[in-house]
Amino acid sequence: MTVAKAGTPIRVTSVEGAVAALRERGLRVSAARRLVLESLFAAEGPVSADRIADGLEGRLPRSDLSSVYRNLETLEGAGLVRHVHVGHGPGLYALAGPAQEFLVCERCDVVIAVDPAALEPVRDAIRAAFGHEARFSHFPIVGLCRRCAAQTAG
Amino acid sequence: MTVAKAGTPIRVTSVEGAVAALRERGLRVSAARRLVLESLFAAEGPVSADRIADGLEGRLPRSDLSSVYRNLETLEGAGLVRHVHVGHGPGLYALAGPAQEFLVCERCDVVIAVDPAALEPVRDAIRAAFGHEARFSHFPIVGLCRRCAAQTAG
DNA sequence: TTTTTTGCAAAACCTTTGCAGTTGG
DNA sequence: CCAACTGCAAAGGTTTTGCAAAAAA
Repeated sequence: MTVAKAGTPIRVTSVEGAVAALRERGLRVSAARRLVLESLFAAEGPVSADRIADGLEGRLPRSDLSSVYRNLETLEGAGLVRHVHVGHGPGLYALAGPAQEFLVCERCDVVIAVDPAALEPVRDAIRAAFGHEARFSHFPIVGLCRRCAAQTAG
Repeated sequence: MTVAKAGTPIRVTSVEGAVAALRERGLRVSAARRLVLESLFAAEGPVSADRIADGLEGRLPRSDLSSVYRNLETLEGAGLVRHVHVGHGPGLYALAGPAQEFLVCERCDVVIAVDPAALEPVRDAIRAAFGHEARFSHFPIVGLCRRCAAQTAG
């Protein structure tokens, strides 16, 4: 599958906390790197590299797209960031944390982050039927969200 | 999510059957289109457009990549073909049929097609926990297959 | 100073599109 | 005959890479 290997997830609750974690690992804290972290904290949910480079539509300073990608990769390696693939669009990045598994609605595009523990029964059902150990952190569960499913039914 | 809308899935069991289905819909049967169908029947599992254009590494005549994409789109619209996204690679195409949901191993890349009925308990668990109506036909369940999970454990 | 990181430009990769010519029905 | 389809070439969107200049430690 060739998915970039992410470090063991680290939960940070502020930009300064993330910065400390970076320094602990011997990684430097440049303006561009700090900006990526600020964007991830400022964003409401998973965001694309492009939107980060845009400074979240100008709310933050813009930065170079290739540096954003490189920093996201570094941060992911450090365990501070994860990315998910949603539909046919670009990958979306978010801070690693407790809510690191995702449901996506293919109708309205909503991305619902859920506690992995809540998915345990689902994993159990998959394990029982196929022996497959499912991870939903990188490729989410796609389908219709509660709202859209209700609309369809009604 | 903007996923190309596929027609109601049609199960065909031979190239000639597929050709008949195409004619029924007023679609033409060109050499290039027939070749795409032949590749899908000849392939052991889901294949990329690129591999089809290659003639499955030369086993079949090569064809133009853009025509392959256009034909796959047409065939998908006719309900004869489906595509899945596996990992970071290109989309993979397969004949529509009863086994149209997929498990993917992120370690060894194996794609396991399963009967949707077998996934019903899984869908039930998801529905119960989140109200989300999961479809695994377009984005598969990613994780470790039985073999790789066993290796990891042992 | 030394190594990491940046910004820019260019390329790579997958997919789509425009268009003039060919072909299937 | 005429609409559908082809092949080629070019572009589109996302991500990666090379490299010299800048900045962090």
